[in-house]
Amino acid sequence: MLPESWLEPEKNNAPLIPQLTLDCIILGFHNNQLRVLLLRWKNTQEWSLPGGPIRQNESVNAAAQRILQERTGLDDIFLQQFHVFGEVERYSRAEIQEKLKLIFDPELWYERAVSIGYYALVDYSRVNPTPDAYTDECQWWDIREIPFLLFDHNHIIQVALQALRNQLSWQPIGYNLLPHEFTLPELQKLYETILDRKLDPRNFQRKLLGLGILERLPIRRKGGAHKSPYLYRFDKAKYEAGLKEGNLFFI
Amino acid sequence: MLPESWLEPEKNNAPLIPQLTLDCIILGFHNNQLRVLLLRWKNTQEWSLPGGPIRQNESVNAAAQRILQERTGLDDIFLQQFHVFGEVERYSRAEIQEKLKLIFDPELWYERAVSIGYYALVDYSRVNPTPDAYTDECQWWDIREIPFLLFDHNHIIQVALQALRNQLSWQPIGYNLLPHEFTLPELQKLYETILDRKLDPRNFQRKLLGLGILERLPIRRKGGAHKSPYLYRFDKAKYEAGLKEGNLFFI
DNA sequence: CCAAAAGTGTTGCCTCTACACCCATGC
DNA sequence: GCATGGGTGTAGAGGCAACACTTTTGG
Repeated sequence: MLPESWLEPEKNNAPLIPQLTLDCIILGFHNNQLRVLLLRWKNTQEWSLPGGPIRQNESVNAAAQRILQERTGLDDIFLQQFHVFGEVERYSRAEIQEKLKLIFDPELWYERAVSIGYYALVDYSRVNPTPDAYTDECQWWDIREIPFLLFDHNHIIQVALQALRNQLSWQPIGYNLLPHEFTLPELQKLYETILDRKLDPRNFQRKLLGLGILERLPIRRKGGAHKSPYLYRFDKAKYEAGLKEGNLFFI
Repeated sequence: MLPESWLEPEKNNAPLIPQLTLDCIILGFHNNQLRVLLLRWKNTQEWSLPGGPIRQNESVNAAAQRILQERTGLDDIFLQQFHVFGEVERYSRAEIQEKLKLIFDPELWYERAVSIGYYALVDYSRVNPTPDAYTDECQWWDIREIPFLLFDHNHIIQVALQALRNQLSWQPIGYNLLPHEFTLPELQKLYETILDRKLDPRNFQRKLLGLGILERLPIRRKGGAHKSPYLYRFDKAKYEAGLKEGNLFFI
């Protein structure tokens, strides 16, 4: 039975804040799919989000960065607090209780916890998915094919996606989800996936280029069996300046 | 020295979640001023936001409603989670430490806490400001004249106001901040105060009435020394339908 | 009668959307 | 050479901001 060791995690004796955890929705984009990183608990077929408790000597944001670093190998990731899940009985549905009993010792664990939800946007190609001490497997799942998860994690993912769609109006999130160099059709497909609707390519290009934060590179991407698209990258300085002034609307 | 009693609040023995608190920015609108409710600690001149710990048997949202009810006498208030303040050293600035030493016994209290920030929008005229067991006074302050507060509460207020301005684009917040019946000039002044800029009265009326959620009453407000304005009220059904469909933009 | 606030329409600009054809590439 | 996806311009509609005068009221 696992979570007792959360009380003293290996390799770090810093005590933990009790009854407070965080959950991370780590999102990547690959093959025109929005994907989320999930963990499979040891010796079970049960999946859940990465997450865990917060140490007394780290900020909540730092705890989220740490969990992300441990599961993906990446530092300095885009992270966004989006909601606090503070219901008293977050996992009281009978079918969840059944599953939890198989994994956890209720004595040790059935204490209420408040969880802070973060979503992270990462470059899929740079992630090295790594399970933790309690899980056998760490894997990407297409956001449309997520299985029934432990705890209230299916709900948490839905709330995160809604927050992400909202954020898309204020901030070009492709910056975080795509590799440094990408094509406009790739960026458009990312937007279409998140918003779950088709966009007109002419209008899309006009709008995105109009933000003035993309730089067209003097090369094209070869290798597709078709006309080769231009490569672009974000102009970091202009992107950040635009963010500060709140000029990067989309809708 | 006070906060030891937070460990067992009077009139309720439900145990508390340790190291987790919430802070409420309670906002009202009066005399063309946006005002926030602050508390003055017993036998001091030090002010802070209402807030406190969460009980084991209540949800975080319910705790916020409870705190609000206790300070204002109002039930069923518009409340919005807006940020989690999770730094390790939230009150480490020297000038704050000095003040805190005068009020609290450091032995009992200098434990780290994570705080969940809520803002509440209330009808000023219905509020009955009530101090709690640790404070002498509960009073409205003009948002532009807030004194130096305990803890990191000045910072929390700034973050709340920014979140409120964002929310204004998506949701007509006058619904919560004004009495049931109000005039369009009053509503406009509320918007001008929150956004901190002048708006054109013709454009403002067109836009707000265009949302289709206001109902003009067959009476005017008498008593001003000038032309009497029409009274309006929100059409609750249309307001809520519009919210669901996300049609109530402002910007 | 005067001062102060409330109420109201129009115009130009700019932004958004809708829409279709040619081009480049690898096979 | 052909199938596939990439790249591009224009026209119409709708929304937004700028703008000033008349009406009402109490004093």
